[in-house]
Amino acid sequence: MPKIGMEPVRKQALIEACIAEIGHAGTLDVTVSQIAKRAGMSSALAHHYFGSKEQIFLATMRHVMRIYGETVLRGLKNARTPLERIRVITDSSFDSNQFEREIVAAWLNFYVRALHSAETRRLLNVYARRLQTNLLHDLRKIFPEATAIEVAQGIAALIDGFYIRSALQDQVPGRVTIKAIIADYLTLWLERKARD
Amino acid sequence: MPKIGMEPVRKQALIEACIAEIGHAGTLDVTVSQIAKRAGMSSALAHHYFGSKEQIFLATMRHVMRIYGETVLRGLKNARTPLERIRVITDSSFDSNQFEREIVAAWLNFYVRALHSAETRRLLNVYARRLQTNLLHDLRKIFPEATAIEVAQGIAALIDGFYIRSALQDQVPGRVTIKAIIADYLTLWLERKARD
Amino acid sequence: MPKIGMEPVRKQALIEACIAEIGHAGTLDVTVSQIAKRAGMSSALAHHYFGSKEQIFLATMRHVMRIYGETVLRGLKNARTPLERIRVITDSSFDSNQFEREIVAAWLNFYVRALHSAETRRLLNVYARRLQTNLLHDLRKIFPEATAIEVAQGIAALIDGFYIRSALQDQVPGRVTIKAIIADYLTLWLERKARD
Amino acid sequence: MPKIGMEPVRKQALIEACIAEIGHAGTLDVTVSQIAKRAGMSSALAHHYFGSKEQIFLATMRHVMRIYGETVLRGLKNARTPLERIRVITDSSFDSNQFEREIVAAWLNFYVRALHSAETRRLLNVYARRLQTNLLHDLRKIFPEATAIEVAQGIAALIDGFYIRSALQDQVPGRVTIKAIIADYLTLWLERKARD
DNA sequence: AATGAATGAGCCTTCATTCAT
DNA sequence: AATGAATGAAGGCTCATTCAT
Repeated sequence: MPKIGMEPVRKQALIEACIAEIGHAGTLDVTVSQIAKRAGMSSALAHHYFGSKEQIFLATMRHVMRIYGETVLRGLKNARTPLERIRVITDSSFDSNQFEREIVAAWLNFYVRALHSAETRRLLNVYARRLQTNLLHDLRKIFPEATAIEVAQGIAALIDGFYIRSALQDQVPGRVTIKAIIADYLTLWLERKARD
Repeated sequence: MPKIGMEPVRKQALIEACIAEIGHAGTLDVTVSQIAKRAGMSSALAHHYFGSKEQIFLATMRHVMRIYGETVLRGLKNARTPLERIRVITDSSFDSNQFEREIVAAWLNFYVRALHSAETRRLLNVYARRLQTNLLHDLRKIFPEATAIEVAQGIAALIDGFYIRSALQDQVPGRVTIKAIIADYLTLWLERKARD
Repeated sequence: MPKIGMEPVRKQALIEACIAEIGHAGTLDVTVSQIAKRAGMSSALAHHYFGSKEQIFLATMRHVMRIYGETVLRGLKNARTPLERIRVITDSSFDSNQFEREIVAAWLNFYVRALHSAETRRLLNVYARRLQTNLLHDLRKIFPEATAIEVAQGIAALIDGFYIRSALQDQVPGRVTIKAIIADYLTLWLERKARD
Repeated sequence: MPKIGMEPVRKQALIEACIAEIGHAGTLDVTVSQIAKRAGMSSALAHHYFGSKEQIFLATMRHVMRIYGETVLRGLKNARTPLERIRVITDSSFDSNQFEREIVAAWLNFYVRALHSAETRRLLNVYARRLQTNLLHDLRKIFPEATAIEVAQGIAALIDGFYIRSALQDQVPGRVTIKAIIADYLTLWLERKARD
């Protein structure tokens, strides 16, 4: 059999190897050779398929974001009420598959990379805006516009904040507690609303 | 002019140049030569005083953390009640001097660096624990222990979350609004407490 | 021209260039760049094949020792009696190919390098022990054990002594005379034995 | 008291520190700073007194040679017969003070340095010629000219050979045995002479 | 007499990228 | 499709040496 249509296979292998290497090193300071080696090919081939290291990173980032997106979508399948949908969104970031050491390292590094890579920044904002849109969509059904916006911002900040703290610091609560604290945030707003 | 006692002067200059370069590049991928040049000296002298690039980074990080610490302390001077003190702590991270592009870049990069640098991680945790301790100290005067802990965690996450989002994403509220949202978080808890 | 299987070619070229450079400089203070340049390649390629300067030196030393070993073996082919064999061994160090300026410089420098490089020392001792074993093997057929050992030690010292003196000092006899003096040393012992 | 006439004191301290550092490192790859530090002064002062690293090495070498020369002279004081004198000369190289690790390292390194340093070579030859002259002077009283020359060469080679082997190789006899082997060499010649 | 300050030059090593096969 | 071969460019670090005080 001719070795045809290898491109998607090779690319996928490189992306996964890239995540693995970033997770292993904790940095984006990984060499193309390391990535290619882990993916079982020469670095020359990696360049052949991706053109440059930059492109490997970008593809990897898109991959990481897609996985996250799919996690959210899967959860939303079973959510009926706005509250349930919000809960799914907030919980997704703390699902086990998003909490693997490698994925966490990838996320954090890509976050910071956005500081100097315009394209990375653009990708990041696509994801951020979608998260925000989703949240707002449901919050608007519960709260007045201004409140909905504030809560959406608060929730997004809590998610990012806990995510980064979990990765880097001691004395941070576990996934279950984190989810509870974020859920509580929403509850507090609901309580205020009920009181008014 | 006598050229004596230059060590502290040079070190300070290097630290500031390091912050500037990180801010400029948006990465820790800055060369010792760049830093030294900006500080007005040869890279050899930089090594003479700090021994290695790693040490320059570490000293810079300590400097950034000290500045933050001083900002908090300065604010606490005029705070009387626990609530005022908490407000000072939460606001400090969003003071103008902590929001300069360069300082933000430094913070974010050092955060991620903690993923693979044990010493960076240690330093970061010292700062994180101090923040937590301060918050808890005051929250305990207002809330029962369990609640105090949850609120402290929530506030810390909000701070980190907003900080990182401000740096990297569009559509994030300004400093004033952020402070308000965080303040609101505390208010929500106070309201619940008043209701019980 | 296919450019495949270059590794052994390149390595060999580097080893020879290394010998040449050491001979030219008279020191091990030669740069990888110099060696690589003389071998007709970039220093990066030299590192690609050898990994480090240390490894280039070690490979070069093994090469020099192998050449010496082959010189001895070639000579032993035609030696029948123990005396002939001993003569071959003592003469080999003063064969023309071991007396080229470059080879001499390499030997001397590697000798001294053994003072602080454990691996160099190990290699050197492998060679020294083999020489000693060979000598003893034949001397035992002529002399009683104790005498054989003393003569072997004496011969080895004479070889090293004359070799180093030839390289560094004026007023040292030529190769032919040196061989004669060493041969005489053995003759003196034979005479004493005959007299007893 | 004014700090006057420090020059000889400082120079002496540097020379001894140089020997110590060479012994410690096993190489001439020692820095001026290391030497100066061990001598209790700044590297700038070392340059002030010696002008260059090269000069420090040269002075150190002269010092090492002077020590050796004094050892020989001291021994010759009590030697009456030519044979006794020869014995003193051959033994001196294996006296305990010439066998300290540091002194050995210095000798070997300076030997090799002669390969590319003309001045080092010159110094070395002064010492070698003096040794040869002394030996010959006494050997001529015992042997005919041609024999005297051969024996002198042989003895000199044995001395150098054993000295270098002792420093670098395992399985080399101790000082006492070495002296005996060299003495034996002379005895063998005396026996042949007696037989003729 | 003595030294901290300062640097230019250089070395080993790494790496993304290209090319010929 | 795939890779070994190859390199230019750069970076961290060292060090002998000089200079001002």
